[in-house]
Amino acid sequence: MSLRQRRLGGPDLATRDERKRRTRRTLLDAALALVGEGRSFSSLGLREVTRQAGVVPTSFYRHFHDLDELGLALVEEGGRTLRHLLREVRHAGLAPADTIRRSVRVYQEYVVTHRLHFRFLAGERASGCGPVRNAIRREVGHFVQEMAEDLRQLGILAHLTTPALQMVCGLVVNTMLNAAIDILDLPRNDRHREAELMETFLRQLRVIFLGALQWEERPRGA
Amino acid sequence: MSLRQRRLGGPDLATRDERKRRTRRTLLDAALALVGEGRSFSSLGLREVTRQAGVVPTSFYRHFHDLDELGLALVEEGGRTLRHLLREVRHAGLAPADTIRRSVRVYQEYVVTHRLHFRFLAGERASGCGPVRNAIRREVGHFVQEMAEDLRQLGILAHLTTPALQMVCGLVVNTMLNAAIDILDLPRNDRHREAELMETFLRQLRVIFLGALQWEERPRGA
DNA sequence: TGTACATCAGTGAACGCGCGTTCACTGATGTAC
DNA sequence: TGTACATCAGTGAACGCGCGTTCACTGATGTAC
Repeated sequence: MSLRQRRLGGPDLATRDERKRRTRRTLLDAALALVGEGRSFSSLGLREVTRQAGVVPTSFYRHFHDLDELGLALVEEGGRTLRHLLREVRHAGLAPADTIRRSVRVYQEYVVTHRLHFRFLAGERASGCGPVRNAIRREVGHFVQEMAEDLRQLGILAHLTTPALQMVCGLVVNTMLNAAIDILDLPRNDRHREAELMETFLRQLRVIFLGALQWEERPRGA
Repeated sequence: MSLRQRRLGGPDLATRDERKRRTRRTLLDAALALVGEGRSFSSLGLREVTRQAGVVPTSFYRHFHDLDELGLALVEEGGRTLRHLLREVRHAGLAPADTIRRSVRVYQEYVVTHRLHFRFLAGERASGCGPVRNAIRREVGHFVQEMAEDLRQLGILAHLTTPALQMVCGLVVNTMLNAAIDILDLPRNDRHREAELMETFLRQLRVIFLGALQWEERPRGA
């Protein structure tokens, strides 16, 4: 039986590698699902995750050495999500006017469609185990960095020095993540409260940009 | 033996109530200490806390029904810490000029001396169990509210409507808590990095205040 | 192509361990007289 | 004040349970010839 024939046979006849990859995904999704139910990742147990995934506990070890390693894989995925978000915003073809509002709309959509990843990142950022927390800090740092480069390239806040621009982007990203926490904590489908929170988020970003436009460098220590 | 005589006898001859209060405190401190070691509160166990406190596990039930209840007590304490912080800032006798820098100095001191409470609040804010997370959200909300009232009374940002002022204070408080997370995650006594982070924090607050000074209300939906 | 062997993802039994909780207890502290 | 009884914070043994991890296994998939 050729490879091609096996593949055409449908998902149950996938290669061993594909099956393995799929189980791994199931484990990752199981952890995310538990986090989505309000559990904090750092309190999850290995058996709990495998139970949710529908595999036997020992199967876990074929994919990860321990839960921390699974956590790091989730951080990596979360980072990828953030990078896609930036690309999406870039492709939105930012007009100088109403830039923020547009980006916010893209962000809102992203937070909702990638709800679990955002919840995981926002939750473990401050309370996970050391390795996971550091990995998240690193991903968020990259995100800030890339956002600063994007703004630079678009000529937005062009009067800022690079460190000042990074400082402002850090503020923006923290504000984004805080907004995500609040939004994800709403009872599902409370569109009204959600719109309210997004409006507040939008206004906060406007305050930040207004301030950044006014920013002038002061001599150190002044 | 009179009450007075017993009290004079020293701590070991304290009243039963005092002893009980003290054990309760020991349990709270034990939980905080574990959080301080990098553990997330929601992953702590009852036996772990009592072990750290140096009491037998069953003793726990004389003080709390379960760990969530202990968590809520910690939130309450954390809220009190925040309220004291505001009072301290108020008493600093804010001059209009350099207001932010002064407040930041008070805040820095507070974060360091109340390190464990801040770590607990910042950590569980996004990832704790439902009740604890909600309680923290409530305390932080009160803090924002009181800060807005203080600014109003001091005539700072007087041109803002009350909702706008609250929105700005929310931004300030989130920025405060994010700064606290970063500072508390530093290896102890890295004064250089700490000063650097505080400087960034200070600049971010300046951006926010610059923006708030420029803020004008737009008609809804514009 | 067909065959014989190797690989290895997932299984299921078993382990020792720490967990949260129950219970009856002890003995110092508190109270009533 | 002194005495006799009540209270109750903290103890220690015991429980059933789910945990993380080990191990030998199975049988479908992959590979070499």
